Amino acid sequence: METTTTVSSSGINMRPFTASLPMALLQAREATMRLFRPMLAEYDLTEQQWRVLRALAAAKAPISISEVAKQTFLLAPSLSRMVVNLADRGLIERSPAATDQRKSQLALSPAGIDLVRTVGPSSEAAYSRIEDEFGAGRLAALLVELQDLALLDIGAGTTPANSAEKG
Amino acid sequence: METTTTVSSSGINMRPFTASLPMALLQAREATMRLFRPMLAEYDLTEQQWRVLRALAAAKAPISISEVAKQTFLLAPSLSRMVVNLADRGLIERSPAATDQRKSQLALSPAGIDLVRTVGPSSEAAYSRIEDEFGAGRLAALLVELQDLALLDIGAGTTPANSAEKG
DNA sequence: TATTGTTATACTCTATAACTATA
DNA sequence: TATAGTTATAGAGTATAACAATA
Repeated sequence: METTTTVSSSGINMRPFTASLPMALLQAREATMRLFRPMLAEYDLTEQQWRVLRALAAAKAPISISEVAKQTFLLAPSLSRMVVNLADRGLIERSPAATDQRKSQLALSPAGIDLVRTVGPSSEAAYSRIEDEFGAGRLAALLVELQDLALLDIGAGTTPANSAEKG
Repeated sequence: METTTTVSSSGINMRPFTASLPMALLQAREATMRLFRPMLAEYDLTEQQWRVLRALAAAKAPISISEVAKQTFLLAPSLSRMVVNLADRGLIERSPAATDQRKSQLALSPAGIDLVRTVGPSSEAAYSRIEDEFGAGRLAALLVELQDLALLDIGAGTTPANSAEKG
């Protein structure tokens, strides 16, 4: 298959900017986050904090900080401070792990569960809108493709492992 | 079509964390950026700076700062400082717009063109790896779906318009 | 010695508002 | 009055290293 490229005024022969995969992923994420952001702002949650709450809500049992870091793509130092913040706000609870004194186990507090339950319906409503406009089948298929792409995990030597959204 | 949900230990009935569209987009972006990041680090470029250079490389003529902001999903204050930085490094050039004294026109400098030309092949090599592993046809189809999703642009009332990647 | 998590530090980017200068 | 861009300011997150406690 031939790769489409364009030649700009600078004479650079390269994949068009808009056809760049990272750019397309960014744009798509931007478009969808526009629907979710007002909801999070209403509850004074950053996207990152929401990811932590979501990970805990999905967990079948309390999970360690490092496990949350892996699932949410957050670095340990960032997460460490978020955990303090969320615990201070009474949204999560931490307890020492029985088996390993170094580990903390994290779980949603009752207030955290309430919050996720409150935000949940708005989140699902946003999904419904996307499904209506984009097509539920297409959306489901897209999710499969995205998950497959993420699974490629083509080792890239140097792996900062993070920074999906710094700026 | 029925929506799959899971009930976690907290009893919250919600779309599984991994099946969340923003999360899937983030994971996919993370996976692909792992391939590109070492390349950018080598030239002391942040992802945002690279987006600016790419936008300028793709432009057929010098474009205004606000146009770059729109294309790169960067806010004016962030971009304003980046422009100073990139100009100081001699990678871009700014000139007053002939028609409107308020506007600056941005373009790659010869050094900037060189840089993009140098990085370009590594970038294309990364693409080739993705195409090989994921399938060129699948990748092309995925790009179309992502672009369509981004175009939905379902108005969401409050629109901070940005922050796709703060943290 | 290795691992879990915290603290320290520097930096980048987001986000809002206030400001300058053009239009 | 509105627009283009800058500056000011506050705050969140990234990233690396150094550290403490535990394994």
